[in-house]
Amino acid sequence: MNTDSTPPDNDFGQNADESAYAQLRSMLASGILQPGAWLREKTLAERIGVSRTPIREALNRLAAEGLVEISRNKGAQVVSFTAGDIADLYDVRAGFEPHAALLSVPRLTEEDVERLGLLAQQMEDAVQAGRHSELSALNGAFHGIFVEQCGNRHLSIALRAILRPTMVAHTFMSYTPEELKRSMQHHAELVAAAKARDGEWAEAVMRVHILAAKNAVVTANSNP
Amino acid sequence: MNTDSTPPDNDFGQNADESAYAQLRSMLASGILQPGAWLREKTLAERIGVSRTPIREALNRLAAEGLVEISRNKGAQVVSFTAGDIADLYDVRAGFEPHAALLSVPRLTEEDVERLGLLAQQMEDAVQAGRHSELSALNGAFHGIFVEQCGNRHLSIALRAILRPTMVAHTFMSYTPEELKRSMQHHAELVAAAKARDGEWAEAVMRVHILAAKNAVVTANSNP
DNA sequence: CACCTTAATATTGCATACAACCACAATTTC
DNA sequence: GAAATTGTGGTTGTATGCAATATTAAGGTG
Repeated sequence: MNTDSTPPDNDFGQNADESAYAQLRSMLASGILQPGAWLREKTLAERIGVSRTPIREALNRLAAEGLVEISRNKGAQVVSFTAGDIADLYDVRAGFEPHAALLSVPRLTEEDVERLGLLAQQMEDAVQAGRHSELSALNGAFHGIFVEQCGNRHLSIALRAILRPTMVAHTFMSYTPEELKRSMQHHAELVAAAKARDGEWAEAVMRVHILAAKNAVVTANSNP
Repeated sequence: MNTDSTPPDNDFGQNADESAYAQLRSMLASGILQPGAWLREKTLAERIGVSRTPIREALNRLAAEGLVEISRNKGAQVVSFTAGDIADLYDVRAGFEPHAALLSVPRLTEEDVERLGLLAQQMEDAVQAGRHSELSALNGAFHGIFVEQCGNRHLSIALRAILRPTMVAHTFMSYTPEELKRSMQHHAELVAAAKARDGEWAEAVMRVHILAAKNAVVTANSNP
């Protein structure tokens, strides 16, 4: 029943539900859907090639995750953060993400470390090639590894909630070349700390990384 | 279309959607739905007096909030935490929640403080009357005030995610009378600190409160 | 008797139809 | 001419039907 207009655009998942969620999320991360933009159920359904039902489920999920906002009978729109919101975001991350790094690094598997290295490299490549819109998703995956492996289920949940908004804030867009370079160096150093299985080192680097990021974003937004 | 079997059981919200969510959540908080229990869409739909659609939306929302777990093609069940999970939960709360108290207390309105006092009183009354099943919801509302008013949107979101599981863990059930009394005293002292608009005091009491709660829950689960 | 196969049943996944609602514009009324 | 009102197009909210999948039970086979 969905084989008419387009061959199901491209399949992120096998189920309509997962597919809708994955594609919407990817659109949010890449910036195709700008903050404040309306997300019309019918439009999205046609674009993704499923009915409105899985779209609604995906939107609800994204709303629960804080990536979109739903107004009753009006629809969903991409969240848009104020500069203050984003500063707050980094405050919370500075408080808790280093701790997650401390906990997770000794627990990382070989594959985790390998994946961290790969992601860091991919971000580096994206910067070189000027494909900055890819950075949000890659960075989310990178930090996600520390968050997921910290061994405290609830800390993971809380940090996941904190990390997700960065995906739609497109913070990298406002970095200067120098700040970008510094951020990439931090990633490389986090990989090194992970390779060395040195949790304290990772914790320290993570704190530096986040405070530097906060500065980059705050200064960019305060003097336009 | 729902006026046949029962006069809509009792209306928590005006919309089917909100109503389903509110009622399910209330059932979870009160313990009517035990951890591990299956949540059948059809059964719930009939019980609440709406169709399966709003039930599904509510279940998805609850799943995103971590109160139920959905297995594809199998259905949803109430989350059940291990003793270790619950200990982890209190570790995270001990880290985050005192800070939220510090931030929120100076920002509380008169009504907020009044409401805190009322909730503390209601919990006291519930303890006296032995209606322990009501405590989870009341306690969630009490702590929720500090969380919501902390002024940092993202800290609120993260703490909301942390606070919710306590609602289904029914931790008060395992408190000794002495521990219950102590917990109630902490609540009263939090109200006092809020009245005095002393954030640091509230922060300190909150830390005490959570660490004591952790001890109560951990010792109860470790020697059965 | 144990084990595999197969049929029946229950439950979820998804699509679709219709109703309720909102926003905005054209029209009427003062 | 301004304000209130009604109409209309579009969007979301909810119910329902059918298809797909999992679970259970029964039956057959080694």
